[in-house]
Formats: sequence, C-alpha cells, structure tokens
Amino acid sequence: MVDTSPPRSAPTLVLIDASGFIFRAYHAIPPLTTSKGVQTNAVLGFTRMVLKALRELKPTHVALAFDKESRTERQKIDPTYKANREGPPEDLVPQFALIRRVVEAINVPVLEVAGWEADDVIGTLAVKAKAEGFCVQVVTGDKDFVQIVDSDVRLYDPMKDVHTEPADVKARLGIEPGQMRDYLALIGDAVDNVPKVPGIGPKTATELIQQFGDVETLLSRLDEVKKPKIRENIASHRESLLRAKQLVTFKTDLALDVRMADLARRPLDAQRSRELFTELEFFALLKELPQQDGAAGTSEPPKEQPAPLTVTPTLVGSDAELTRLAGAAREAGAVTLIPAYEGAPFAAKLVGLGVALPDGQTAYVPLRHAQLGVTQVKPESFTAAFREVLEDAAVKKGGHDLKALSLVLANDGLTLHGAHDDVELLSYLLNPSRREHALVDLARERLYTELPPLPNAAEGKRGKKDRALADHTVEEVATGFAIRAEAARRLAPELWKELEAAKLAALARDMELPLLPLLARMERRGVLLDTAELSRTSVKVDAAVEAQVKEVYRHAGREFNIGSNPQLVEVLFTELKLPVIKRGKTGPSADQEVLEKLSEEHPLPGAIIEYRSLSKLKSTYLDTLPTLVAADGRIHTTYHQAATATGRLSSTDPNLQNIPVRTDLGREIRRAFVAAEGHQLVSADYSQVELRLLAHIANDAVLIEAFLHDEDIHTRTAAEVFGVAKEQVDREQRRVAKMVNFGIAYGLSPHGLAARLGIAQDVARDIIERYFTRYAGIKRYLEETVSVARKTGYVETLYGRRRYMADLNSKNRGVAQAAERAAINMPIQGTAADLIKKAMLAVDAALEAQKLSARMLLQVHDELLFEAPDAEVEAVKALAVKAMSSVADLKVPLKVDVGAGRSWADAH
DNA sequence: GTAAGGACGTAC
DNA sequence: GACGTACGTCCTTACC
Repeated sequence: MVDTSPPRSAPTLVLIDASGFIFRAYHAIPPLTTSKGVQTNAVLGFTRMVLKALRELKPTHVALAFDKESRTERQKIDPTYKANREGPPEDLVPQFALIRRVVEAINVPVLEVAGWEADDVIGTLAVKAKAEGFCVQVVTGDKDFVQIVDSDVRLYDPMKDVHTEPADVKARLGIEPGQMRDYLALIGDAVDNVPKVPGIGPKTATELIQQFGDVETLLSRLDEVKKPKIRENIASHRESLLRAKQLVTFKTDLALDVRMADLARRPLDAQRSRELFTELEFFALLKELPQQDGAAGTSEPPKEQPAPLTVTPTLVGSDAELTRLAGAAREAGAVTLIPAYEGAPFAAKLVGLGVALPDGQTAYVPLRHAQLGVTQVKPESFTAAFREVLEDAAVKKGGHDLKALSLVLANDGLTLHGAHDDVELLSYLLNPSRREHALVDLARERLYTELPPLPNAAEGKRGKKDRALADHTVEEVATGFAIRAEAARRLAPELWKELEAAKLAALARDMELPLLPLLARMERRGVLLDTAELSRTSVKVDAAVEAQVKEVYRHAGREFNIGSNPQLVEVLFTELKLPVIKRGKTGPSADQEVLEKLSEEHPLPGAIIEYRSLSKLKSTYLDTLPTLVAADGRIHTTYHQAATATGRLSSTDPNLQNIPVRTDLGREIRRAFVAAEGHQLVSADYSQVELRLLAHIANDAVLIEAFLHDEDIHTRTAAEVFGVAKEQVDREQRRVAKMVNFGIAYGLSPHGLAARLGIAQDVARDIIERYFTRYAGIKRYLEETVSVARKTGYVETLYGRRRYMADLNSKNRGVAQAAERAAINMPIQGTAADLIKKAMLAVDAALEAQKLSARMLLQVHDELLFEAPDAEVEAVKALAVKAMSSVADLKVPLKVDVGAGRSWADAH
C-alpha cells in the first residue's frame, strides 16, 4: 500500500476487468436515465472507472478484457458452474451496446476469447507482459485476481482506491498470492456454484493453507489435520475440492494472438467522446475531455478530472483560531460542517467539528475528545465564536444530515439557521428510491474518493460499525471529519445542478430544506408519555398474553414456541393436518389471512390470532416505549427525511407513525401519549386526502362532484358501482365500495379485492370494471400514468417530486406489474406527502406569526399533532384547519378534521 | 455472541 | 404473485 508508481524505466500495462466493473457499476449506482429515458447507470460507472484508472495509473499500454460466452470452458470441468446464475438484469442488457460505443470513443483495445472469462484473458496477458519486462496493473475489484499478484503484477480497485501488492495479500489474508486458489477452493463460492468443503470458512481455510501450503499437500497429509470433523469433510469432498481448485484457477496460457505493441495507449477520440457523453448526458465527464480536437492528435495521455480529494485541515487549538475560522465563514457567506458525536443526536454532545470553507480551506475543531493531552478548545469558546455564524441564515450551511447537526448544536444552546446544502437531502430528491445517501457512497460515486471509516459520520446504516471516536487518534478524527466536510462541499454544486436540470431545485429550496429545522424542533420537543397509564395497560396485557399462551397450548395439545414460525407450521399442518392455504418462500404460510380461514375448522388458529395481536402490542409498544422515554419524560423520535420512495417521512426509535389506533387495546396505547400540565394535544388530520388528490390529479368529473358536495364518498361509490340510489345503498355495498376506494390508488386487482372481501374473483372483477365505467377519469389516469412512466422512466407528484421506475419494462410480468402499481401509487401518495409538508411549514409559520406557544409534535402522514396551552387550543384548531386546507388550490376542497384532548386518543 | 434475512404485523 | 409506503420484533440460519 505504499508507493505504487512503477519504476520509470518499465513500461506499464493496465488490464481492466471490464465485465466485472460493468456489473459492479450497475449495482453501485442507482438507476439513472437520460432525459430520453435511456438507462445509463452501468455505462456511467464503467466509463468513470476506466477514465479514473487511466488517470491514476498513467499506463503506456492498456486493454479492456471482457467475458465471452464465459462459462463454457469451465462448464466442461463442472456443468453446474455458474449454472444458477441468472442472465444480466433486463435494464442492464441494453447498456452493453452503449459501453461498446464508449470503448470505441475512448479508443482502448478490447480483448476477449470465446469460452473464457476476462479472468483468464488477463491472467494470460499478465504472464506474457511480465516476460517482456512490463509492469502490470490489473484493474479489478474481484478478490480472485489476488492469485496472479506478484512483484510485477499489482491490483488496483478504482472504486475503493485500493492497491494490492504481495505484501498486502500477506497482511490482509495471511497467505501468499499464489495460495489464493487453494483458499478459494476450500471456501467455495455459492454464487458461482463453486463447491465448498462444508464446515470450512475463511478462518479454517487460512489455517489449513498456512499449515500445508496448498490443496494437494493437504490431501496427501490429511491425517495431520487435527479436528476430526474437518478431516472427514475434506476426505469426503476430495473430488469436489480438486474440481473447485480447477474452477477458481485462472488460465495463463490461452492462445492469444496479441502483441504488446497492439496495446500501446492511443489518444481518445475527443470529438466522438464529446458527442457520446453529450448523448448519454455525462456532463461531469464531458468537462474532463480535452476541449480542442487538436489535443486528440497528440500521443500524450489525456489530462482529466479534479485532483483526488485530500485535505490538510487546520487543527483549531486556540480562541484566536476559532475566531479567525468563524470570521472566514462569515466573510465567505457559506460553510460546510460535519459534526463528530456519539449516540442519538438528540442527546449527543458535540465532540468535534469538521469544517470546510468555500475557498477549499479545511479545519477541525476538537471540543470534547476523551484522549488526554490533546489540545482542544473550550465548548464555551466555540459557542461564543461560532454562535453568530451558525445562527445567521445569511451564512449558508452545508453538510450531510443537517438535522442531526442542528440537534447536536442545540445541546450546546446553538440554533442552526441557513440550512442550504444538505447533500443527503439533495441526493434523496434526485433519486428517492435509493436505499441510502451515505456520504461515503456519494463521495465514492461522484468524487472517486474512499472516505476513511468513522463512527456517526454519515456512514449510513449499512456501514460497518466502526470503533468509538475514542479509539481513533484525534488526528485521524480531524482528517476524517475535515475530508467529509470537504467532500460534502464539493458534492453540493454538482447535486444542485442536477436538481435544476430535473426541475427539482424548487422542491429542495422551498419544501425540504425549510422543513429540516422544523423536524429538528419537533424531535427535540418530543411527546410526553404517561408511563403510569402505560404500565396499567401493560399489566393487563401481560396477564392476557399469559392466559392466551395457555389457551393456545390447550388447543394444540402440547407446548411449543408460538413465536416460532417453523414450530407453528409443524403444529398446524403436520400434527393437526390442517390444509395449507398458501406458501411462502420457505414453506407453508401461517399469517393472519391463513389463520382466519383455518379458524373455521379448528379453534387453534383463532387462539393464535388473539395471541399474536396481544404479544405484538406488548413487545412493540408496551415493553418498548417506556425504555425510550428520555430524562425529560418525553419520547423523542427521529424523523427520516431521506427515506421513502414517495416523499413521505419515516420515523424510527421509536416509530411513532405506527402506534395502534384501530383496536380498543391500541387506543389504550394512544391514551398514554399525553399533553403536559395545563396543555392539550390537538390533532388535525386530512380527511380522505389521497382520494381527493386522485380526483384532482385524474380530473375525474364524478369523483370531483362528489367531493364538492361533501358526500359520503363510499356511499356515492357504492351507488355508482351497484347502480342504485344513494339512499338505497346497504351496509355491505358500502363496505365493498370503501374497499375499492381504498385500493384503487394502489393498483387494485380482482384477486386482491376478492381476497379482502371474501368474494369470488369474477365478482370482484365485475365490480372493478363497473367502477372504471363510472369513474372513467380514474381509469384514464391510471393508464396514462403507466404509459408516460414507461416512456420517461419516472413518475412525479403535483410538485414535481420524482421517482424513477426501472422495472416497468421488465420481462418478468410480476415484476413489471408490481412496478406499475408502484407507479400508479407514487403520484398520489407522494403528492399527499408534499401537501402535508407544505402544511407543516404553513402551520408553523402561522404559530410563529400569531406568537402562540403551541408547538407541533408529530406528523403521521396525514395528521399533525400539536401540544397547546389550554388557552390556545381553540386558536390552534382554527389555525391548523385554515393552514392545512388552504395549502393548495385543488379542484376539490381539502377537508381537515380536528380534535383536542388530554391524550392522543382523546384528540381524535 | 453477532449479523443477516424472512415472516409477520402495526401505521397511513 | 396477487394492493402502495414505511419500521420493529421475533425467529432462524450461518457464522464466530
């Protein structure tokens, strides 16, 4: 991992594992389409990586190796090799042709040999080049390539920026590079159907290799293996082990008619690259291309790309430096901040602060490091020096998860204003389907930089748990947070540019960013929990659960773990021989729907349903909520503003958006959420908001008229569907209509409706058909949404929030239909999310304007919960109704129901 | 002991 | 498969 530059005299050959990177890029980058709907994520990732490898390694010779009918030769050894691999995903296939065009434009020779994988081509060429005195750099992320590493052959992973030479292999894996194939043969590869020896994992494999050197020696001296189980397993898998070694071993003697001179680096075709990158909308890459055609004529390798991200942060150690830093931020009018802290932001104290200024200067402010003998600044000095800058909205703040920053700063009495460049939020708006917007991932994808792992620093929840801050040197922490600040600073303009291009910038500026500080205040305020009330319910439920367990055992005829699905399935379907209604991936299902059907035949399923509902309430709410009460007696949830594919918020620790409401027992739990002394909880919720939005968006005359007359919407639908007068609609018809209304925005199917209503599928089909006859606008909208989405590759809300839909053109009908339903639903659910976000801002502004001390506490998708002093209750009710219902001017009125009371249950 | 994934159930 | 979006719990499995 030291100096990777080759000796100057030796020519360098770079061999790129093209096929490997295409798949890696495809999975690493979210579905990305051009404005014409051409998906390009794999093309972009591939192109970036190739250009980066060329830039970093500056080779004299280069080649791209592709797989070609790659399984065939190895399948002669083992027909099952990669047999369980599916072909490439549908949305990747068309990208191969684009990649070929990129390859031609950047003018890099291609190598492929029918029947062989890129691995073998590279192995062969590496040997050949080495013999001719070349230094070889293999560009790959695949650990299998370790086997060809030696003093002249090194690996480079441009995505992680990791170089590998023989000493690194020894250090990381404890084996020599040449022993990699023996190691791989022992542990096998489930994905490629390479057989493994049972009971041998990486650790045992390493030990065995260290003891015996290779697989053949191991087999010949098997009696020396100490553990009997391992010995037996190796003995009985002798054949498959040897076969596995053949499978994982790279060929190095393919008949390749290539001379090194053919691989001499050629200049890229700048004209062609420009055209292609423009077509593919690779704007960032476009900037790296030589500006004039003249440059293409020279043999110099092209000059590209920003410098790799490195920082030399100032370690702030005195009040004078603090003042200087704050002054520089004020002067510049912008600053990017990444806080170091541990635990939940609501309770955390700021340990240190990474800072990046617009001019590229970086700094780290150490405040509360546990290490002794570290020069730090006093927290009071920090607050004194930075208060003005932090609290001045005119100084634009950048970072990643500024809500967390805001919460942590609040614990030092600071109020963050001017949140502007939250790269997590900006990235989310660009692609809300993406699982995470971790800074490490954004930096890897967009800045080609691997950030060193650190705790609680926007690593994302998938990130491995790192050590505590105290286990890092302060210097590591300083560099780590400063480079994060700098990474965020550099990411922001690029993200904004893409937001502008996708017409999403207004959403960012006017909705999400203003919402951020409000969410921080809601979290910080928390909601009061009446633990005494909750524990009364808890005692009651504990007893009920206990009694129900006995009841279940009695009906089952024996004791078993009711919570264990396999055991439950055994009892129901094997012992009691009840019919299997449906199957999941792993076996018969025993969910509520199944149990309800079975309860006609046996008392046990009913008892289990009752048990489940009680134990769910107990474990999820009654046992858990009291443990989450903070020192102030209140519960502080965390809202996630960059979590859902539709634009909704989500809530965790605890999730306050799924507190029960339907059953009596559920409502008892809501009774424990209360207002402080002298206050009441005020709840305001949108009535039928999604159906109203459907009426507006689909512009359906009947539905609009119904809402304009404030009719009972389910009765009206029943009248329409069953062709009777509204007065004639009976309860059953209304129930059916309600279900249809409820399901229609979710892509309701005859089967789904039939299952939920317990009616025949053709009856359900008939009902849906009649619905669409009466509500022709809805039908038109649903069809149009899907067909437009198929063309553009995305769907959007009334306010332009976008969701890319990759699976609509899937050849798998099930997958495509699921995507259609999601596409139908997103504009409705997403617009509802937009509306309530706007409402939150409006209500908050109104509270402020009227100088009320009532505060917003919770948002539950269509409901806002406030805590108001008794004297303000009526004012808050009126204000909430007014602000929420006037937040948009639609073809139908927005109706808001409002209530107040001591507890959340009473407020409904 | 820990981590990952499935099944299930709560909300809107 | 079969109606959209979330999150939390429990359990099992596979690893240490």
